[in-house]
Amino acid sequence: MVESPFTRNVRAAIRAIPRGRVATYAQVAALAGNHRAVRGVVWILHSSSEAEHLPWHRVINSRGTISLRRGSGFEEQRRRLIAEGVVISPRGRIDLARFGWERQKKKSAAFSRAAARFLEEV
DNA sequence: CCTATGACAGACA
DNA sequence: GTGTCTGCCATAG
Repeated sequence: MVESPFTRNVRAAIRAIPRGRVATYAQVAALAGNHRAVRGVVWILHSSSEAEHLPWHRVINSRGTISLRRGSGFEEQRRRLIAEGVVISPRGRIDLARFGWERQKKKSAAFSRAAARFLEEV
């Protein structure tokens, strides 16, 4: 199968998430060039995170929680994140303000520049 | 072309 | 906080 630019960008974006930080699906989609392709990101993670050796555990949902279900990767993702120093509350929440990649609640000029730079490299 | 799937996001009651 | 609904998209068959 031919890798679409989007797929490549998504994988690159995921690989670019710093250790000890997390990114949301939406954030990855945005970096990949299409902020609305969240479902596409989901599909890619679901289908090839393993084969591509992606740091998939650094991708969580916008609520700051792990989307995987218990028994289906949840434990492993939590374990990996904790191993990287990410703090997860007893209720399973991760403070995006502290561990989110480019911690920001809105768009920042810095983030936009980073995204642009990123897309050029890919 | 059409339908189903998938680890979502955001708005709203 | 919860539950529901809609929007959106890449990919596979």
